[in-house]
Amino acid sequence: MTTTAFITTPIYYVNDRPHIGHAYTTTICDVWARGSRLMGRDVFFLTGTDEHGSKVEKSAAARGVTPQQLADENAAEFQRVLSTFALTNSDFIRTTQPRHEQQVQAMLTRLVDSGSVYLGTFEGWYDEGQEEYHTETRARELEYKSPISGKPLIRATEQNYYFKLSAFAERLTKHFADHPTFVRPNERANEVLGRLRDGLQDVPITRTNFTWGIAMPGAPGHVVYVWIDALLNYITALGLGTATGSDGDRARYWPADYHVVGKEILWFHAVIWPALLMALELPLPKCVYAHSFWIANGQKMSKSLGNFVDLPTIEGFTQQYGLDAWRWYMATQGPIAAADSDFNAKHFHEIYTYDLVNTVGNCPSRIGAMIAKYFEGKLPPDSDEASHGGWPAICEASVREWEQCIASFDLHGAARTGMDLLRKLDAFINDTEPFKLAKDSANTARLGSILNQCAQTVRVAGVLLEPFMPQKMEELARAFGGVAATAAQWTTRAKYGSIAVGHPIDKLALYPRVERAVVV
RNA sequence: GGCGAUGUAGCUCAGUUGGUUAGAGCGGAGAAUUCAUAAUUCUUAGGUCGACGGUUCAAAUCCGUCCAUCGCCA
Repeated sequence: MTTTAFITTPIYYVNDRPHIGHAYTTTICDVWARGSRLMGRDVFFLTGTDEHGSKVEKSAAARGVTPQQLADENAAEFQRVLSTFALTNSDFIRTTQPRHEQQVQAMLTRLVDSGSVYLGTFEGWYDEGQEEYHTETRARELEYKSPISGKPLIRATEQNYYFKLSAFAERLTKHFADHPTFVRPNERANEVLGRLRDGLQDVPITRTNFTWGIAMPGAPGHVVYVWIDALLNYITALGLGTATGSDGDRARYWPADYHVVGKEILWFHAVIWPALLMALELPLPKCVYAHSFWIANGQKMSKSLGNFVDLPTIEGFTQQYGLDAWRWYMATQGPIAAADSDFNAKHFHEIYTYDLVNTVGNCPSRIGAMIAKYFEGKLPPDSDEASHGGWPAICEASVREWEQCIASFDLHGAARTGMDLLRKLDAFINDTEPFKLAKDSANTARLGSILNQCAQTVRVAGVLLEPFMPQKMEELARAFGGVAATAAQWTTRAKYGSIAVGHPIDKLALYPRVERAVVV
């Protein structure tokens, strides 16, 4: 495995307000970034905002502010989300930043020079609200009305710069064949392959009907289409479009390990983006991961229904259950696979109670309580020097599995690995019944061994759960071995048995039971 | 409309190349137990496997049609 790692969220459109979808994508990327860092990888985690386009221009005009003012305001809102959720992004790129604009222009010049971009004329049916054209057949099907807004399509003619997407069809198909995990999950890859078989047409990459965007170099009046502008953020953030080809030494992070996106923007990331990279002669990302959507209480979230799980709603949950509980729910119950996930308060509460209170909270609590009660809160020795009850091997296997899961972006799997370790511990305690052994002092050695093994193992489980619940697992680490250990190397941290005999063990209640508010 | 995906117990989902009485976890119900945050353990639910038709000795698992939901249609 390479030591550098690069993961990206899409850049979020400033015309939207942040909601659960944005929080979800960013949170799962954060879990991966934290997990990868834990393993010792040099991680760059990128997110940011997409700020150009006619929608922003129009919204700003409607509110009587400049597009830049609108962008500044909403970009600040998205940045607030990052701090609210303790997300550990390495950079926050905005497409209106000079560093981005300059590189986009430089790269477009390269594309023109290489012959991948040409000037052509286009006439078609334009949907103003969606900023997109429809083919003649499609327009007829739609009865010449926007499928989204219902407003009439406009007959428009534009002289545009085109990207020769068609020229890359073969190479793309071959890339998909050679890299079966290039698009994940697999269902989504099939979707893209199906469309690839239908053939590719060149795509316009500039517009002339608005001005809020990056100027096409050497072509007055032409503005770079917002999608092209946005996709390039993944490499402008690293400085790949600068004269030196890197911003500091950030070039080492390319190609990306994961572009994590919502399924609605897969085509751009799985086809247009790789083709652009091919044209720029840059390596392709290793994986485009398209997750699905959250729905709310069984219903699709939409502006018309006004049922977005928005920031205030999310903050209600984090206040009641804590930030780590929110992260846990996002990472373990979210729509990371091909199906959508339903967000509802009852389910959230059940997951909180079962996973966090009854397992993550309770398991360390009972271990700490027994060490306090039977050994004055000091870790007793393990007389089973040979096998330590088999726990070192179990921990080792869990750690290896966890590493695999993180590397392959199987966050559900990684979470399960840590949780299973705790469940095994609970079962071990139930089987060996240390609380009964404690009734006869003749059993002290055996009792101490069991509790030592429990404490050592619970510490390892805590490390595995750390990317999901960083705050609570720091408390756990402090109670079981000392917080200083959190600075150690991965191999040290993940290794069984690092708590010294006699070290104080604190009893703690990580997740308080929460009475469920009366919510539907 | 086209392409693709999904539809299994209240909820979330497993179900290999078709084969005994269709499974797990959660929730619900009952019992046991106490080291622990009313925790934990055991037992339990009887779901036309979206609908209809077909292939087969045999289909949730193959084929066809339809319905619902979701994504994409650059």
